[in-house]
Amino acid sequence: MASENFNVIKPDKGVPIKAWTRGVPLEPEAEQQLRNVAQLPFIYKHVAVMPDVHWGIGATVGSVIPTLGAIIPAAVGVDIGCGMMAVQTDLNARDLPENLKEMRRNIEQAVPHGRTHNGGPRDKGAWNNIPTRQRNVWERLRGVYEGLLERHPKLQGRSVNHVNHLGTLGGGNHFIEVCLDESDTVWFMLHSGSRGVGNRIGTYFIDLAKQDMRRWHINVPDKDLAYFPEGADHFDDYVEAVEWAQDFAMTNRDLMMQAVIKAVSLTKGLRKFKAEVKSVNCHHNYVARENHFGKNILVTRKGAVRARKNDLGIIPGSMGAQSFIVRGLENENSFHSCSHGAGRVMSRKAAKRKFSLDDHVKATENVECRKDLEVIDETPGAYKSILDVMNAQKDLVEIVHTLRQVVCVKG
DNA sequence: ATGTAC
Repeated sequence: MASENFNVIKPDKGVPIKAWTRGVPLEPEAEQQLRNVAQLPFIYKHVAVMPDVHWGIGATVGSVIPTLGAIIPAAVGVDIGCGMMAVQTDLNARDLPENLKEMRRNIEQAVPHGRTHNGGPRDKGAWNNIPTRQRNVWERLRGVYEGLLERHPKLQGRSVNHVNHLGTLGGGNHFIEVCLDESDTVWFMLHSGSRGVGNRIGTYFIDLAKQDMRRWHINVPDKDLAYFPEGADHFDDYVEAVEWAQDFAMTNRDLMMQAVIKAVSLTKGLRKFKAEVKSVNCHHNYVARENHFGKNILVTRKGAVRARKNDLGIIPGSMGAQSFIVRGLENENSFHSCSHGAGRVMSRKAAKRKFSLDDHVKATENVECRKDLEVIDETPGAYKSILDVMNAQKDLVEIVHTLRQVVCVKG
C-alpha cells in the first residue's frame, strides 16, 4: 500500500484526527477546535482535516465530522448548503470580446448580489415580480418549509425573504466568475448558499441545541459544539430543515447559473453558444447520510467537498488565483472528501490592515473585477497558496480542469 | 453569512 499522505494527531481524549496538512499551516486555534470535536462521544472512527483548514465557529472550516447518533448544528454552520456550481460552455477565449466590462455588467444586472437585494424588509410583496421559474421552484420547496413552521413558528422571524432570495447571490465571499480552462474553453462558476432562510434555520437550531445542553446538563468542550442526540426532541426536525436548506441552496445556484448564461448571451457580438457541456453543483457546508466503513452515519462537511469516485467537485482559488475542477478518488480515510478552497490565512480584519489597494490591484491585474477597498479582505494574499493545498490532497482528488478567472462579480 | 437593532 502507498504511504499515507496525512498526519495523525492522537488527542488524550477521544478519536484520532487525520490531517491532510503536509506543507500547509495548521493554526494552534484550529488544532484545539479539532481536539474539542474529537472528544465528543459520538464521533465515528476519526475526524478528517482538509488542507484548507482554518478556525471557524465551534468546528474548524475544512473539517469532516462523521457522527453516529447525533448531529451538531453549529458544525454545519449558518450558511447551510453553501457551495459551488460550474458549467463548461463550447465558447473559446477567442470568442470573447476584447473588453469584458459589458459582460460583467450584464451578469451584475441579471443576478441580484450583495446584502440588501431582494427580500429585505423593504421589498416584501415582491411576489408579483418573481419570474415563473423561481415561483415554480418555490412551489416545490414550500411544503416542507411550511410543515417545519407549524412545529417551529419562531423559525419564520419577522421578515419574509425565502422566495425573494431564490436566484440571489448574497455577500461576503459569494461570487460569480467567467473562467478559462487549460484549453482556453470558457466556464461560468459561482459560489453561494441558502441565503437568509438557511441562515435563520441554522441560528434557530444552534440556539435550540444550546438550550438542550443546559436542560439536560450535558457538558460540551465548546458551547458551539451543542448537539442533538438522535431520538431527542429536535433531531428529526433539524435533519429535515437542514436537508431542506441544502436543497434551497443547490436550487438557488442552479437558478443563478441559468440567469448568468442568459446574461452572457446578451453580450454584444458574442456568438450563440452552448452552456452546460459539463455541469457541476456541489455543497461544501452540509450534512449528508452516508455509508462509511460499513455503517450508515451522518457526515458533516464544514468547508469540504464530497469526493467519491467519479464525483466532480470544485475547488476555487482566491481572486486572481487558479481554481480547479476535480474528480474524487474515494479515499475512505477522508470519508470521501477534499478541500473546498484555499482557506484563509488571516481574518478579514487582519487582511484589511495588512494589504493596500495597490497590493490588491497588482494581485488581480489580469482579472476584470472589483478593485476597491471593500474587497481587500478577499485579496489573494489573505488565503493560503492554492498550489500547496492541491499538493497536500493528491490522494483525495485528481485535477480534471484548471481554471483562471477573467471576470469576477463579488457579492 | 445574514437580518435587525443600534
